[in-house]
Amino acid sequence: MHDIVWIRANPQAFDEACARRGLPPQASLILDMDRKVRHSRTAAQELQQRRNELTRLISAARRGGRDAAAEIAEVGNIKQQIATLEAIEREDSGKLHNVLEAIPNVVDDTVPEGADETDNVETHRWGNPRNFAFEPRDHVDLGVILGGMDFESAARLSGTRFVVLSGAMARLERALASFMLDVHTREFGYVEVSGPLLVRPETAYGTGNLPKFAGDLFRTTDNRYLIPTAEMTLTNLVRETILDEDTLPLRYTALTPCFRSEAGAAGRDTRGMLRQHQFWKVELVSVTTPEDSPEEHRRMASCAETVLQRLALPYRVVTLSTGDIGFSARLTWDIEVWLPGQKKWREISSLSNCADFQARRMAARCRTRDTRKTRFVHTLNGSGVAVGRALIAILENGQHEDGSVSIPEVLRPYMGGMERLHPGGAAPVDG
RNA sequence: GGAGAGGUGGCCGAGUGGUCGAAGGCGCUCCCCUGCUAAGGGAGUAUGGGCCAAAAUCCCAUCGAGGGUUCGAAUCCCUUCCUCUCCGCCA
Repeated sequence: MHDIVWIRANPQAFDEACARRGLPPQASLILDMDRKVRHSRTAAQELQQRRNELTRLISAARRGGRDAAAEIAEVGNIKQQIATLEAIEREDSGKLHNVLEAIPNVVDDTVPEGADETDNVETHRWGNPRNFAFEPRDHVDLGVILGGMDFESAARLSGTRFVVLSGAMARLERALASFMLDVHTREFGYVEVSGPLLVRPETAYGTGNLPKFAGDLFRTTDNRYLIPTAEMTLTNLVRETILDEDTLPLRYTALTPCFRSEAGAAGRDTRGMLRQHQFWKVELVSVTTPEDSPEEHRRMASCAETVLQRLALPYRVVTLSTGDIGFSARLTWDIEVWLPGQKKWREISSLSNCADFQARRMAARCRTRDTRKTRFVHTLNGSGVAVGRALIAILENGQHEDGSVSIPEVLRPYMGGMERLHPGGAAPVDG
């Protein structure tokens, strides 16, 4: 949500920001609407003032035993006018609101211009993709060899874009999640949260998923939404609150399933468990002051990178271009892990600074002790990281010619000491 | 699912039609006194918006939300959301 006061003061800057998002200039249109709203609002308020005066006169007259017929008649008139003006104001401000809430966040100066993901700019890499002496398999083939990865059963149960993991494969998924949570809570100070997976429409609105992207979400019959990411739950923890700045930053992490309809993704990544309707993810959310959010963003990125480094998974970090960055984000870095089976870098974490964009939608504010003035907080979110995709990466990067897979050392304590997944050995689990 | 109770400022808690944006208490901030591991006195302490070049000791709105009755509503009526209690059901 954009700040109308800021647009009033900086209409040309607003149009430039829209242009970077590929949107037509609309500041003058918006300001026209804004003027209309304020015109009827001011007029209505002046009448309300008069009405309040008359009410006081009537009250005094009653007490004094005097007649107040004239005042009562005037109020009757004014009431009608107020109702009319308020109806106009409501309609106009509704229209203005509809326009404002559909405009994406202003992007940061460092966001590269671009039409789509091919224009994202790589900033750095870590690790080196392995040189395989054999043709590396993808995770689907490895799943067949190892066992414990069953797309047929999942299709029978639920349809496409689901998977059933079992045995050591299921345990590996859980090990990954536990490992990530332990890193973020013990080493980086994130507070672990276990919260609802079903949320109200207002909550989805707060993070910017509604109303524009309703099609990406699963809605329940009682008009709730399955969360597409724990960002929704964690970020909204501060909705409609005024936080003392001394308590910032707030850092939350959660392991949750994520549900995505993948509308519009038909035909994309149909093979394997790369793009599912349901997957596990460890999410990181920070709430900070405007001053601190850029540094918090870097910190959050290093938290996510640490996970991949400990898992010895090669990755690169890219800055999303104006054509690829999400609706609510001001600046997004994606971490892309190397998948030997695809010979591609694939997103495994997305780290966004949303600045005050979500905070406005949620009415999440903060205040310093001295100034007493409120302002909107900055919210940041990032995957720390996607568990399903991490599982894929481990299988593909850790594979051997016979199809067995080395388990990263940091996960072995979570796997009962198991060092390798052996062909046919993934199910049933041992240890 | 059935029956009942309730939602007031950071917190507690008054207030059942008329200077109520809201008594009182707690907490917090500042000042004074005292003087030391206590206490006392005073002042201040909601949010959003409008107007304005800007601001205000100017104006409007807000007592869960929305609508209604009334000259006037925190107070009455309706709807809705939420919380709590009991019963039922249940991981």
